[in-house]
Amino acid sequence: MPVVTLPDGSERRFDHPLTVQEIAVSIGSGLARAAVAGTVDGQLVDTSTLIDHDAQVAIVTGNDPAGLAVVRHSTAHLLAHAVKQLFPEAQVTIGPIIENGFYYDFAYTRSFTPDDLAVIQTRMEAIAAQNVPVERTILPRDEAVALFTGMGEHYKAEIIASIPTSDAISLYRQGDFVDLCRGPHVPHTGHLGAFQLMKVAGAYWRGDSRNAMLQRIYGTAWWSRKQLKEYLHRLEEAEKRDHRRLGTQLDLFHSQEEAPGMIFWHDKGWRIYKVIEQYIRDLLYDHGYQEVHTPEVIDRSLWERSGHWDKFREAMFTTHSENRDYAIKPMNCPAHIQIYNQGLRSHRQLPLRLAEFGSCHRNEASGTLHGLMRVRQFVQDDAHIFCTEDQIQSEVSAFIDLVFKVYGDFGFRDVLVKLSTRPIQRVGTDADWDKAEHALERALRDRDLAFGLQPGEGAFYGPKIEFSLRDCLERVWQCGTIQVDFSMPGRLGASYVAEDGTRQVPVMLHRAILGSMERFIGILLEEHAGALPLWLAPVQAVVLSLTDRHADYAAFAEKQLKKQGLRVISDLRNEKLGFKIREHTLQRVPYLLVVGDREVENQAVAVRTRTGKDLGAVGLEDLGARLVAEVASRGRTAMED
RNA sequence: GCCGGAUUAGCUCAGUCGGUAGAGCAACCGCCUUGUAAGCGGUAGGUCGUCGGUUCGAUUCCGACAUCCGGCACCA
Repeated sequence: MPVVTLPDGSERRFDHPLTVQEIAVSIGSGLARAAVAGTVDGQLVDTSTLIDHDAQVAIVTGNDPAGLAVVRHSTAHLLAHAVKQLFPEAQVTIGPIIENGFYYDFAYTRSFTPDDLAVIQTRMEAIAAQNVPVERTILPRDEAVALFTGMGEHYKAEIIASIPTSDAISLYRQGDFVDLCRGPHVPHTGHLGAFQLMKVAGAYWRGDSRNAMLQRIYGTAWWSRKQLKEYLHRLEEAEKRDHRRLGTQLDLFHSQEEAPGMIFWHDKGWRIYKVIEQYIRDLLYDHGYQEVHTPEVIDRSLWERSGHWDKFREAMFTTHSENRDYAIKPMNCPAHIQIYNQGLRSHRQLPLRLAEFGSCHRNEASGTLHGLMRVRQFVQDDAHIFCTEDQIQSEVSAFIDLVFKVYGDFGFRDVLVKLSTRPIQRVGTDADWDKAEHALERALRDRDLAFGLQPGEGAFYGPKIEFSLRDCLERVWQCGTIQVDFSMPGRLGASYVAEDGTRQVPVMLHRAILGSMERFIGILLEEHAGALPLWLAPVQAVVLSLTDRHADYAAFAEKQLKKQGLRVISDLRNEKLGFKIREHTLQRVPYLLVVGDREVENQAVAVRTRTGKDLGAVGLEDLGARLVAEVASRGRTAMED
C-alpha cells in the first residue's frame, strides 16, 4: 500500500491506492480546491492520477510555474471548446502555451473578427463557470485517428497519424468537446477564469508558407484576476516605451509613405546615431580594425559571382545605366573582398580586419517592416575578418569579449546567445565545419556563457553565433553576430601566400556587434524608455533662465559647458519655470540647470534631474567636471541615480 | 508576401444611422517677468490616406491601391 512522501519530507501511509486529488484532500480542503495538477516522482500529472506505489508526491496549484502552465494549456482547450460550440465547422489543430499565455490555431472558411473574439470570450467564461469536469482517456492510435476523422477533424487526425504506432494516445474530454493532448490538464474548467483573448492573426499550418493559412487566436491566462490585470497594465506601460512613439515625442526620426522602411533621421536622433557610430569606430580602431568605405551601387556581375543574385535577387534593389545592370548593395562583404584582393596577401598580414559603416538596402517583404527594428535601408557596424582556420578561435573569443563590453556600456544585461550549426544544404568539408563549430563553441564555453544550440540553423556557408536583445514587449531581435564563411572568399578569388609558399584561401568572419544601427537604437530607446544615459542623450543639459535679466548668464553657462564637449542648450523663453521644467523633463533631458539671481551671484546653477531629484546649487566648473566624468563612465555613475 | 485591423488638424483622439467636421495639447498673436512637472486671453489650422463605384449628395456605404499596426512566413 502506498507510502507518499510530501515535499516537506513528511510521509503518509495509505491502505489503498488513491488519486493525487485524494491526497490533496487529506492534506487540506483549501489545497484540494486549489489543486490543478500534481507531480509524482517529479513528473507532472493530472490530479486524477492513481497512485498505487510508494512515491514522492507534490500538489501543484496555479501559483506554481508548472501549475500556471497547466492553467494556460487548459485555457487553450477552453478556447477550442468555445469555438467548436459557436462555429461547429471550424477544425481544431494545435493549441500550445507561450510566454504569458497560449494560442490555438483553427481551420475555418473565413477569418475570425474582433467581434467574434468577444463572443468567444463570453462563451469561454460561461463554460468555465459551469465547472465542467475534464477527463483523460487513453485510446489506441488507430482508434483515435478514426475518432477524429469521423468528427471531420482532419488536421487532428493528421497530427495523430504522425505519432509512432506504438504510442498510446491520450484524449481529454470536457463536456461535448474532446481534444488530443498529452496533458496534464486542470480537473475542471472552474479553475479557469483569469484569461483574456488578445488578438487574432493568420498562421500557416505547420509553419510552412506553402500550406493553408489557419486562424490563430492568442490569449493570456493567469491564476488570478489580479495577475491578469497586472499583466494587461504592464502591456499598457510597455506601449509607452515603444520606440516609434518615442521617436515622434522626442523628435528623433520619422518615416513616411514615400519611403517605406527607410528612416528620416532628425537632428536629435542623428546625434544619438553619430555618438554611437563614433564610439564603435574608436573601439574598433583600438582592437586592430581598419575602417574602409566601399560603393553602394555595384555591377550585377559581382553579385552573380558572390551568389547573392541567385539567392536574393528579389530582395535586392536594382538600377540600370548605359546598358549596365547594377544592384544597390545589400551587404558589404563582397566589396571588402575586393579591397582584400588588391595586391598579393601574405599570411603575415592575417588576420586582416576591415570595418565599414556602409549603407545597405534590402527590399524586405512589406509585412516584415517594423519601425527601426526591420527596415529596408540600414547601416551595420559591420566588419570582416580575413584569417586562417587556426585563427578562428582567438578571433571569435576576442569578438565575444568585445560584444559584452559594448552591451555593458549601453546598459544591457539580458543578452540571448545562440549557436547555430551546420544545415543540411551547405558548402565546405565536414572537417571545415567540425573545426569552425568547435571554435565557436569553445569560445562560448571559455567565457562560461549560457547559450542556446540551434542545430541545422547555420548559414549554408558556415556556423554562427547570434546575440539577441529584447524590446519592450519582450520580442527578441538579433543584434550582434559572428559567422564563419568558408564560401565567399573562394568564390571571389581571395587568397594569401602561406608559410610554405602555397596559395591558400582565407576564412572570412562576418561580424557585427550592434547589428543594424537602426535596430540597435530602437532597442536602446525602449530599454531606457527614451531616458538615455548621459553619454548618449542628444541634449545632455538645458540651462533654464528664470527671467530676462538672467539670459546673459544662462548663455554664458551654456557656453562654458559646451567648451567641455557637453551638449547643452539654453531655454530663455518668457515662460514660468514649472512650464519649462515640465517640457524638458518630458523630453528626457538628463539635467535641468536653473539660473536666477542667487545662481548668477555665485557663478552656479541649481541642478534638477529628469527623475525629479534636486541636487541643489553646483558651481559651474564643478558641474562641468562631474558631467564630463559621468559621460566617460558611460552612464554607470549617474548623478541622477 | 500571407491573414486580420487601422488611416479624421503638427501630435493624441472624438464624431457623422449619407447632407463636406470637433476637443485637448502644440503653433501664431497679446498680456503676465515668472524659483522646480501645464499662468491667462485671442487667432489660425483639415481635399476626413489615394483612386474609382453607388447616390440628388460620400469623410461616412462598396471596390481597388498605398501606408501603418498585430501576427505568420522570411531575414544574406
